[in-house]
Amino acid sequence: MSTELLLPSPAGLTARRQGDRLLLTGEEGEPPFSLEGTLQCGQCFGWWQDGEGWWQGVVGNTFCRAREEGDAVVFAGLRPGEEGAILSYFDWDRDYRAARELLCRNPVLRRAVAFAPGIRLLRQDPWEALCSFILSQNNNIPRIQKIVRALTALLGQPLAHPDAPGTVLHTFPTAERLARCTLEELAPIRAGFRAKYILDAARQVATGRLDLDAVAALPLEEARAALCQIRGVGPKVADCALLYGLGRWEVVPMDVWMKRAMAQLFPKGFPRYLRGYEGLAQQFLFHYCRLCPGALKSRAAGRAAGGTAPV
DNA sequence: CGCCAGGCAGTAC
DNA sequence: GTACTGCATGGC
Repeated sequence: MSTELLLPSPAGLTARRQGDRLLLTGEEGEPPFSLEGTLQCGQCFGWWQDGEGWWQGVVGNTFCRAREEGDAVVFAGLRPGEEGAILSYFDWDRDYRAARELLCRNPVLRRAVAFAPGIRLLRQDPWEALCSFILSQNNNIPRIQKIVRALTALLGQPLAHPDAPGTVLHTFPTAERLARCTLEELAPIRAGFRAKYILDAARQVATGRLDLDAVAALPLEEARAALCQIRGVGPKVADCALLYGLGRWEVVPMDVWMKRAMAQLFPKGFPRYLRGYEGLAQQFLFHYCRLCPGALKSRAAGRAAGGTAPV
């Protein structure tokens, strides 16, 4: 079987194409990142595991099946040319070792990183991220996943995978497709009061009144203001869209307890050495605190999670 | 039954 | 500017 080495990769990481598989390997016999940590840390809602440990989700127009095999993250059943979008989605070009070293200067962040060192920030589609986080408001993660899945099944394009006969995933519906819907047509996804919000967002994006790519390039406060003009988008949802969909790593989406966590961590504000990594720090903290309730206050929890971080 | 869920809009002061 | 409430739905 032919092997094609794909470049560029950050130091110590390798991306290889072998037939219809994409193999990503990391340093010292470790996978380059954690699929579970990355896909289940609350930044995306469209992935889940099948009965055999394969993570299934859609990147762009590609039905992806991925799992960890030894020291590699493997994507199977790819067609020619699909690996580029996948590498971009998983933020392949970025040096996460350097990022972790920065975060680990803070003792609490060091515990959060040690708890799940393989987390990456995905480069999600701007519209998909905005729409998903509108649906997230006053909602819990399992139900957000349910609604997102129902939305894609209702309005997305069906996709098959050669290794998963009988399984159909759907692309995330475009803003144009959603904008053609009525509230009544959206009833089956059970989004409740959020349905009218995603319709407003879809109409603004579809008509060009809101250009998400242009918003991504605006100064932060202008970008926030542009997003908050959408009905149902406030500061929290806007910041989630900015961080997860528009690549703005300087943003920390603040819910009530994240405010408390940040105040406890950095009472005088974010330290200068972490500038540009605020959003990544928040993601490690969010995942850590969600799976280890009380971890921020408990030294015992810190030891249980491993007091020192591999960097 | 009540409470909560990665909030926000409307309203009152 | 802050404080309060309703909102749809489902899980516990």
